[in-house]
Amino acid sequence: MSRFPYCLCNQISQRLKAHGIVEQFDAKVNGKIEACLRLLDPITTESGNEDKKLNSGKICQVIDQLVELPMEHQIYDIIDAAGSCGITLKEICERLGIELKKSHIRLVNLCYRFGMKVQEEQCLKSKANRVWISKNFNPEPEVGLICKLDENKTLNNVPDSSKILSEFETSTTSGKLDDPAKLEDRGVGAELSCVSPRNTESNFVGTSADLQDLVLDRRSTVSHCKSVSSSVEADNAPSGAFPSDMLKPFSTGPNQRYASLSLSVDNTRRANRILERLKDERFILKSEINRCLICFEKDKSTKVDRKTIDRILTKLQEQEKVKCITVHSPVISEYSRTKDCVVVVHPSMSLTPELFDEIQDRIRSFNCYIHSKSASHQKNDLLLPVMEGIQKNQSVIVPDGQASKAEAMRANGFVLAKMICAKLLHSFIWDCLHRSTSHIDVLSSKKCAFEGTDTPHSSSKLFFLEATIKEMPVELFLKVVGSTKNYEEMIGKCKMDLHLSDLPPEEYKFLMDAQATGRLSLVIDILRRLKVFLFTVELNLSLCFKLE
DNA sequence: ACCTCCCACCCTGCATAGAT
DNA sequence: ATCTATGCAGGGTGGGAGGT
Repeated sequence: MSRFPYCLCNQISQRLKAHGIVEQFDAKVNGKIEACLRLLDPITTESGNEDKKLNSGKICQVIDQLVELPMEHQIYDIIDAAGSCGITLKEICERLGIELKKSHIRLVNLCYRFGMKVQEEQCLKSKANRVWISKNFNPEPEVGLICKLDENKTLNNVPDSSKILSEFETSTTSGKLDDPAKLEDRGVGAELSCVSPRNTESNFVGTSADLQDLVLDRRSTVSHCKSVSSSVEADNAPSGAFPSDMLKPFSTGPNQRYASLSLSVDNTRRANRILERLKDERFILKSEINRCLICFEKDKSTKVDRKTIDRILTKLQEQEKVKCITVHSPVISEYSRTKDCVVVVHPSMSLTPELFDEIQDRIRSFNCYIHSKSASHQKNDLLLPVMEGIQKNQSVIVPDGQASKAEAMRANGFVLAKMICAKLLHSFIWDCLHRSTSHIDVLSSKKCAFEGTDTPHSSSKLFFLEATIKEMPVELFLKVVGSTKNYEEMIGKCKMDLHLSDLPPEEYKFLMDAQATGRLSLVIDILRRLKVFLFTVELNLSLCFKLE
């Protein structure tokens, strides 16, 4: 038998005292002073003028007070008193002084026997089940939208309490709520046996078709996982020409029991926002999602974590509502390196080179926006005019304190005009790939995947950028990238018709320092934006470009 | 009681832009 | 060249909840 809760005992005694049925007094019990209760005679406390009827009513009232209300009635009263706000199971347990863990089965059984509405909600770091009695329930529209379940599993529409119980039978695992045999007799046990316990959060009827089955049952989750991974390989995997990898679906790990867990209400709402945005835009950067959700939830005391977003995206991928791809982007300051960016696209979106180009432009402008924004915070400048569509380019030559260096570079032949540099570099690479010398064949490693097809890229050639740059003549390097090294020495190398690959490693490192790498990256980025290059990753994920 | 998972928070390292 | 501010990503941590 369970321990009678002290809190509940206190409540009852207070009630009895308030009604003048008992009084509290101190008595010596086993040598210790203890608070005791003394029963007052209800009849003798009343005036002798009262008629029998009144006395009879009072007696009934007293009996009502003396007879302890069933716990379930008290719970019902508490939920009823909570009105339209509802109350969490945790709060109920706190009020009654009972343990949530031990009473959970009893509570959920009760809620569904009385046809109450239960909704899971995120409370700080933990989840909580909030309950309403049906007449007080007024669902939040958005939540209603995103939590629709199969009609057959929608508790609101199922007056048959046996069915309701049968759903909870699965959630409580112990099967103590009702006789399982009865469920089998009614033929609902098999149907509902696959219902995830977390499905109980979603007993609302909504209208959104998009997220109808966001909450999955165990079987469907597993099957979706399989189908996602296979479709990724077969249908959605980008051809070698695309610089992307599909994000692998979330691994459920060794413990499958959590595989079926659905998203919480908060996360479902976040998923809804992502899907809404994806409707309007062809793709979204993961970083954008992060900022967007934080912006939406700025009223909340907590900020959505990136890993939470990862989980949401994984879930959406499992349900084939989105497709996550990793796009490798050239690092603006270092042409031979890439930075990965996860991009969310609609599953129906075909991954064309144009789309990747668009994504890379977005990544670039997003990074520009982020950093210019952070930089603007440092400045105290207030209202500056905004030039829409105009982006400030990196300055290659720092005028202050480096005039002499800039002069040295110009003396070595450095061309200030970026477009001229871009044209020079493009011409060089074009010549490289179309010459038939043996060392060039190594650069033009193989014909690109599009060759021979009827796509507009049929003349594309794949090449290793870093290797191609190393074949650059020193003279061209001095024009396009520039160097502050001694003019006479550089002229000597030019006259010898040396290439960068001919230089000793130390000298190459000196020429291709951080600044030079940045300047070269800038020129390469211009060519990429002009669609002259198509950035790609191929051949053991080496950094490659396609020359159009 | 223990384990696992979810979640938010924190720390660290890196990249970038602007100021000095 | 160095410093500062900002943002992002990866990894670690601890609290809470649910399952065994």
